[in-house]
Amino acid sequence: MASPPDASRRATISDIARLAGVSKGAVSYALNGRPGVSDETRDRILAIADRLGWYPNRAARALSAARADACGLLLARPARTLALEPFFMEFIAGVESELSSRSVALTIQLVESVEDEIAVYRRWWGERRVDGVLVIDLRVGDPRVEAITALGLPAVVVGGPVENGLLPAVWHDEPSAVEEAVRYLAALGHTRIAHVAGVSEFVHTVARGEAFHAALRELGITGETVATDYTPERGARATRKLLSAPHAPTAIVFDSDLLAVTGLGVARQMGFSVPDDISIVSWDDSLISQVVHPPLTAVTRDIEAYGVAATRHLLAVIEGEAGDLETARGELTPRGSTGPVAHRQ
Amino acid sequence: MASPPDASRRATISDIARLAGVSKGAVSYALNGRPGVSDETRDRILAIADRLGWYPNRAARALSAARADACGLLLARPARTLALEPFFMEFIAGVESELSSRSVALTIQLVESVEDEIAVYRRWWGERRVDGVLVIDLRVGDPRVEAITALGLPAVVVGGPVENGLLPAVWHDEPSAVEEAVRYLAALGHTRIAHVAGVSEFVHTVARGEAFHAALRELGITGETVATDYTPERGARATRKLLSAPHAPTAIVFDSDLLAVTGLGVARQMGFSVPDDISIVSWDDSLISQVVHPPLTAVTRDIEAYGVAATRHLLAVIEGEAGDLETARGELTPRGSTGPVAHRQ
DNA sequence: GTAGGATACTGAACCGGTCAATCAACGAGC
DNA sequence: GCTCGTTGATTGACCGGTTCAGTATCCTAC
Repeated sequence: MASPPDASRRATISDIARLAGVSKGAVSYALNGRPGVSDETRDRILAIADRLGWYPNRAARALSAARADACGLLLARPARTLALEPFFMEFIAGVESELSSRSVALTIQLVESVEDEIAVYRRWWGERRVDGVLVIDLRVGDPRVEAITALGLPAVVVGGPVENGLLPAVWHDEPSAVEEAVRYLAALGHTRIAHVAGVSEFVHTVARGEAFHAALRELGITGETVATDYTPERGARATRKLLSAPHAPTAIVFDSDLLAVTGLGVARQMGFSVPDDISIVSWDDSLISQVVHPPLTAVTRDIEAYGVAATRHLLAVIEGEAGDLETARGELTPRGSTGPVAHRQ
Repeated sequence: MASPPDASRRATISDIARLAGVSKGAVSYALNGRPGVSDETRDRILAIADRLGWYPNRAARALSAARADACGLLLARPARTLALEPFFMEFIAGVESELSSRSVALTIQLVESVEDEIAVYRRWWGERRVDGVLVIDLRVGDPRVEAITALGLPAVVVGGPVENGLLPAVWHDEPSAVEEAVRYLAALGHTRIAHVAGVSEFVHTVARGEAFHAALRELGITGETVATDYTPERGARATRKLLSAPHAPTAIVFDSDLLAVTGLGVARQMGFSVPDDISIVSWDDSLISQVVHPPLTAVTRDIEAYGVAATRHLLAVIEGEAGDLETARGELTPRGSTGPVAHRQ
């Protein structure tokens, strides 16, 4: 068992070398499990290192290995939205579990805009603070892609293949899940279905929107997409507007669970009964969708696993690999917020 | 404007020195704004550094300065709970904004247990990966306090002064906010108030519980506290049990907004009307409490500012300061989930 | 008995900064 | 003309690891 290391001066390999009566180099070989030392010497060195409570100085190792042993994640959404979208924390949990098992650190920063984000990438890479980054919320014609490519910073884009294929990406099949949701609603008799979407600049928003309308066309159903900025305010307004229209939809698909819960609140406030008057489907499925009443029908996807997959891919990219990766698609989990369309409508 | 740096080989001060025709030392002085170089030379060096897109290698700087320029935050709750408690992301947002303005990085890791957490502290400090840490969810007789003290790792405990004063702490006055909530409910005529609490090992849970019962005693009201582990499952069970009792409470105070929203769902499912049959108060106030229907009466506190204060204090502690810091207390924000007690009760 | 090869280990350079010590050049003061 | 102090710059050690070239030692094979 390691004794508590001296707080004022932590042990270095030189200390170990002196105590073991060998050179720094030998200690380095021993501690890294590399050939070049006898078993007896190795054991002696390891015992001393353990006794001193030695840990490799990360800065020193990074300096000679030219490796930061850290990955970065920048979040360019307003703090309040971030806090409310369970997606991010679940995703981070996945990222983290994969990184920490390889003892790579995760460095996180919140930024205001895409421009700031690019500036931070530039700084991080210049400072060798990270070995690679995960890029989320890909936008149409995203300037980050070109900037990151120019820097030569290893990166994996989360959420949709990159248009020009400049950066490797990880995504999952959103269209088929959207289609599943729409087909389910159609089977319940709904013929007027609306879609309250997220930020329209995001690639995954566009993909879902297109898939939504493609599914509608195929089924001969009408419907519209309303864009929001993911905030509850805009989500509430969109829902209110939809439900106030002359031919109000009988079902609404929301792009996030926060939007869906907000929509549920608005519907209730307006006197609509869920699911009798209006059916609600949430895209993301977190516990929030399950604790409200009625619990929300949702497209369930394993976000943590998504984070794990993205991270694993990033580590491979840092090692020099390339290419895209598609993960498992989401699946519809029917719950109490969807039901057959009411006859009186 | 800096041109894109060469991806394969990033500039170092040696490169700059060569181009400027001066020594490494002179470049270092110039780039750090220290005396020892003439203004002309300084300008020339800065121009070259800018042209090369130079950033200081963090590892090199950390190695000689014995400073990591990073702070750490460990989260020892299950990923699913973390994702759902807006508290964490808001707190992180505050931490982050304070750190990034001083260009200090935030390193985050998720751990399974307090033992793992201590092990990571040991490793981080041994590796010089962080200059200090923020410790959250302080427990009664928390083993982390002693471990961190033994390591000599600078730390700030978030949420309550540490029993033996071993570590500096940041907290806010929870009792007075609890009292405010109870008094408000009492004024509305409630005489049976329950409290669905969080993890009973947490110091802030204990503090709230004590304040709750003190307030009840003072007002001559009866009530009980039910502990949970912050999960919706346990929260739902606690609410169900309370509402099924012969003399069910007419008001419930929940320790987190997730618990409160869950409780709202349970009440509704059981046919209780909110606030006519049962009033609900949420401790934390995030957008979740506002988007459900009815919106929840909540104790509002600026969590982001809390994160900012904690971080500022941590940076001071790293610089050698000590002492505790109390921040602003929360305030009750009445909304639709609380009302006068029904006469039929 | 010796050449050849593996094994165990040393010494020193190197990664990219910081910083104390040193030094040259120059102007001021006497 | 000489000393002294200041300014501007250099030199080299150092932080704590990694890694490579080189060396001493021992074992094996012929």
